[in-house]
Amino acid sequence: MAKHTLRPELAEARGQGLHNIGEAAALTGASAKMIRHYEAIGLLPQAGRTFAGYRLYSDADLHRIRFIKRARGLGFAMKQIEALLGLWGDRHRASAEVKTLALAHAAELAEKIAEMEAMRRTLEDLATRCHGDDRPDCPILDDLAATSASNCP
Amino acid sequence: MAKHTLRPELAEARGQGLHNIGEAAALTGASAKMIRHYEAIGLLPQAGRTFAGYRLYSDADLHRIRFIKRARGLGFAMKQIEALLGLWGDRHRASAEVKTLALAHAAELAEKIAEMEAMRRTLEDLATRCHGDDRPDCPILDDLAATSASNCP
DNA sequence: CCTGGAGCTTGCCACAGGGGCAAGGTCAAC
DNA sequence: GTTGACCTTGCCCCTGTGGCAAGCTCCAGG
Repeated sequence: MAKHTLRPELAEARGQGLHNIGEAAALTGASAKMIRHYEAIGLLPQAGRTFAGYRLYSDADLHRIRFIKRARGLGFAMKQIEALLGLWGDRHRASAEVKTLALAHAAELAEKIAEMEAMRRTLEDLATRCHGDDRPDCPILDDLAATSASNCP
Repeated sequence: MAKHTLRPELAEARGQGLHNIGEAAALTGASAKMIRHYEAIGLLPQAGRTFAGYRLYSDADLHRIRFIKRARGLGFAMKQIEALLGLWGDRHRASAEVKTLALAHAAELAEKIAEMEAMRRTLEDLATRCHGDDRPDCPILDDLAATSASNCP
C-alpha cells in the first residue's frame, strides 16, 4: 500500500481530475462559501477530503453545482432545487413532474411581479402628482400619512 | 402624591385616549410583535409605559404606525422608511427629496421586476417545450444541466 | 531547509421582516 | 379568588449570502 505521504496528496488528487473548493468555485461561478453551504443543507453530497481535510470535487460534482447555480438564477428556492435534483437523478422520472414544478414557480414569480408592479405604479403615480420642488407640500407623504382611510378593512 | 394604585392605572390611561399594544395592533393592522420591533429599531419612539410596564400609544403614535405600515406595503425598506419619517416630521422639507426617494425606490422595483420577468419568461418557454407526460426526457432539466455552455463567461 | 503568502478549515455574526414559543406578571370579569 | 385573556422579555427559526477570525496546509522563492 502507498505510504501516508501526508504532504503532496492534494497534487495527486488534482492529477486524478479532482478539484479543491477554490477551483470548483472558479469553474462553476459559485462562491466557495456557497458550495459549503449547499453541502451543509444537503443539496450536495458530503465532499471527499484529502488527508488534510480539504474538500475534493469531481467533474460530476461541478456539474451538480452548476445545476444548482442555474436553478438559483431562475429564482427557484432551495427546497424546489432539492426536488429538481431528485428528478434530475431519477431515470424513471416523468417530465410532467418537472413541468409542474417549473410552472408552479413561474406562477409564484408572476404573483410577486404583479404585487411589485402595483407598488411601482402607485409610486410613479404619486411621484407624478408631486411637484418636487423645495416647497414642503407633498402628495406622497400625504398618501403615506392618510388617516385610517385605507387601513381599516 | 397619588398612591401606587398598582391596579387600575391602565384603565385610567385608556380614559385619556391611550391604547395598549393589543389595541394599537388592532387599530393599525400591524401585529403587536412588529410594533415592538419598530420600536426596537428606532422607527417608533420608546413607548410610554404603565406602572406595570405595559406600553401605551397615543393617537399620534397610531398615525406613525399606520405610516410605517403603508410604506412597507409600498415595498420601502426600513432604512428608507426611516428617511421618509424624518421628512414627514420636517416642516421645512423639500418635496423634491421625497420625490427622489420615491422614484429611486420605484426604479429598484422596476429592476427587480425585470429580473423576475426574465426568469418567468425563461421558465414558461422551457415549460412550453416540455411535453410533460410520463416519459423522462425533459428540456427543463436539460437546460438546468447544460454543461459549461452558459456558465463560463 | 525555512519562511511568507495564498488558500483551506470551522464557526459565529449580520442583514430584512417577520413567526412562534415559553416563562412569568397583570388585568378584568365572574 | 379564580380563571382566562393579555402583556412582558427573550430566544430560536426561516432565506441566502457576505464577512470576519483563528488556525492549519500548500506551494514557491530565497
